[in-house]
Amino acid sequence: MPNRKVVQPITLSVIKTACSNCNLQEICLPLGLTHEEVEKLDEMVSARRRLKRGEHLYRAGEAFSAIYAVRSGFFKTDVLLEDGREQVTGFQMTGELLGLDGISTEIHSCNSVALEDSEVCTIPFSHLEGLSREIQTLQHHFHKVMSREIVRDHGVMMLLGTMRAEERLAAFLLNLSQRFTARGYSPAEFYLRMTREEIGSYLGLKLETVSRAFSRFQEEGLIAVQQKHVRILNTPGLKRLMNHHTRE
Amino acid sequence: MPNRKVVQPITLSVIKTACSNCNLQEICLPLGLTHEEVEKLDEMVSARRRLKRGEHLYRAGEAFSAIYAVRSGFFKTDVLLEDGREQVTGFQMTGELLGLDGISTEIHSCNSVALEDSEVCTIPFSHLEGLSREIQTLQHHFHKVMSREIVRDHGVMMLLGTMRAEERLAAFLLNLSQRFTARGYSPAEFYLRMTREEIGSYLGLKLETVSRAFSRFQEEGLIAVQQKHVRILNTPGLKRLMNHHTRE
DNA sequence: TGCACACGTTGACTTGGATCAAAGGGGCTC
DNA sequence: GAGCCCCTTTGATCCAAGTCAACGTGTGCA
Repeated sequence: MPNRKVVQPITLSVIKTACSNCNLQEICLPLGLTHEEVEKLDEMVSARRRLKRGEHLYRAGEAFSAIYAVRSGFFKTDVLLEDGREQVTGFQMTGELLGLDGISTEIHSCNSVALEDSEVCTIPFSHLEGLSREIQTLQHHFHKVMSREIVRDHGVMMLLGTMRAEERLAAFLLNLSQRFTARGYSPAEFYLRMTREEIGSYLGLKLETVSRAFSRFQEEGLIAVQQKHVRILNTPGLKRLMNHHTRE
Repeated sequence: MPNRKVVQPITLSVIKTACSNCNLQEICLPLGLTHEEVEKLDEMVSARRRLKRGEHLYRAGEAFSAIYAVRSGFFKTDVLLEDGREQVTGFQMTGELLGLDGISTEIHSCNSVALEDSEVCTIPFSHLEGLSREIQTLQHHFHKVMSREIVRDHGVMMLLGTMRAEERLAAFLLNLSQRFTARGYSPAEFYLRMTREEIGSYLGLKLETVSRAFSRFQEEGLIAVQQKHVRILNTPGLKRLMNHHTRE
């Protein structure tokens, strides 16, 4: 599946989104709100937007005005250096928020790209702040989401700063597994939506190194991989690999 | 100066802090607030706390209840892996906030250590959320601060994921310089408050590599270093080193 | 249906930074 | 103000991951 060129202009669906009918309430912004409060959220979440695989949700440098909740699909965010080097800063799945990077300067500081055909809910940020001033639970939950992002980033820094290639990949697979589980999917079997190069960029490795690590895991019976299809065969083994520094 | 053992119990000063008298208003939480609003902040910022060099402000695993603004001094935050590996996740100076990591789970996820004798203002988080619901400017500024932390973390991920040792050190020195400048200090001359090992941990390098990179910069006339004293002699040179990948 | 072409795997070789080791310098502490 | 300990520097060697290259493979479009 090659990256398609954008086939049609960005389609801003006018279909009203309704958090109150959404099956992602338990992992998305409405978490912990009463029924009445969720209905207030409904008014705020202005529209859904569909994106084709390869399409940008936003780009670094664009004005920030809203955050987005992934309704379906899969995204990556990345930052670019002038000389062309790319760092993938995260992969986002259903129920996760995108665009938090734009709040600080009101200009997006990274790119957000759909890795498969996807749909997001647009949440105008000024509305979110307004409603947060009314609904304490929403305010607190939003703060938790931002803080969770900071904690996640620290985890990635730990990974990039101290772990060896195979530890990094093990951590990555376990993290995906755990997030799929939270969404009701199999913890042990899933399709990767990103290329080896994107995984490598996220993990601070070259694609060849990622590929070799996959092969090694397979040889050792930890996983079964075929292209983008991954089956985890030995979760404890992967965990052990992640935490026990072989040297010293 | 060896790390002193804690000589005396934690001293919770009862001296009332007053944002309205503080010369850090322009870079700290009160940014953009009216005089009346800053006085409301005064009531909230409950107390200052003094820390000796080497003392922990909080530790991973402890209950979270407040965030802290650095009033004077210098801090590092770090995360530890079970096997003892450490990653320094940041260095905080005057006017910067500490403790944002604790919001998500209400348990701190990292350690915060004073790298010199320091003083912080304690801001009970529930009070901050309360006042944020009243004062829109404060709410928005707080969101910006959290978002800025996320953007900063992405920058570190880029550094750890794609840069070579000397690029990392150059980026680090330029970042310090810029932050000292924002605080009215010399952009070109400063004392490092952290060891080579701590710099290395932050940059994903070993202390020997950091030391060698310092020596190399000195040979090339980019900086003058003696122990913890650094003078930047050629800022554009450092910037060039940071952005222009030598290979390909 | 078949043919590109992007993606993935594997092998051979190189290299930047880690590791190991040893010696010098500064500033607390006694 | 002497001594010690930690921090830093520098050198020699090693190795994990990067680089370069060539060959499979699957899938989306003509």
